[in-house]
Amino acid sequence: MAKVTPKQRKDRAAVFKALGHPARLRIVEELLAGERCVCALVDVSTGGWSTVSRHLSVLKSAGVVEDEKRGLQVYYRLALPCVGTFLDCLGHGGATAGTASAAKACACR
Amino acid sequence: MAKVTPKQRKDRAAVFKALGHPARLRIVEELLAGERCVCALVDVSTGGWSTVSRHLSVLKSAGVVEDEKRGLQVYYRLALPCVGTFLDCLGHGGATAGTASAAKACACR
DNA sequence: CATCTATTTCGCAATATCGCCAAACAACGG
DNA sequence: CCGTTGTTTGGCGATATTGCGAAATAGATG
Repeated sequence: MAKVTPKQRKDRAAVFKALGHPARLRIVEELLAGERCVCALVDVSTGGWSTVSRHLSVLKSAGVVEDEKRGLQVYYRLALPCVGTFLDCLGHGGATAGTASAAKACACR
Repeated sequence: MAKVTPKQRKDRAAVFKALGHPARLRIVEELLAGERCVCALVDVSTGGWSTVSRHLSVLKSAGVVEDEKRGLQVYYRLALPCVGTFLDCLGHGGATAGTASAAKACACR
């Protein structure tokens, strides 16, 4: 399974890039607890509607989240459960950025 | 463990951002197989020395890799083993980007 | 059909990132 | 001490992202 095509790599990079933004990470954290309608996400986010909507569309086109229109509102949910696992792993130690030495010791190899 | 501070979030985002680039992802893939000296990484990468070096420094300050100077050359190694796991998870299906529907079914929850 | 609500899309200006070249460093051999 | 090899850093133009307010759209409602 070592073979990775440039296309695959670009797709994967898109996933990481999508997650590589505090605001989007915040959204994903919220989604970790279950689906949410856009309005709820706007509440926990710092930016305005248009900003949140754009972030969501980035996450969606990277395949990180899925949306479903229900009644008057749109609900978003996580499409990649493993993101939660990975975040958990990064959580252990809270280090990284400069200190590194962090999650190295975490259980989730 | 639901509490995440903005600082933590920024650190985590840095990790994702660092991985959110095809060239850097390529480097990490290579590192997955074991440590490598910069010269080896330049070989598998498309850009020139300075470019690769810059990518490495981004990865390092995000805490994704560690470096060690040994003799004349610098060796880099993965500091976050879970990255491998996560990449594996993304691999299943190779979808994402547009199609999404991918890794949803993968084992690594 | 007119309207209202929830959400997305459209320009825009500010900012950050990318990859390159040349120059700076660091450590070793002579 | 000088040159050489391996690697990082600084500056630069080109390109991509970010967040915003205004306008556009999609459904539900009256």
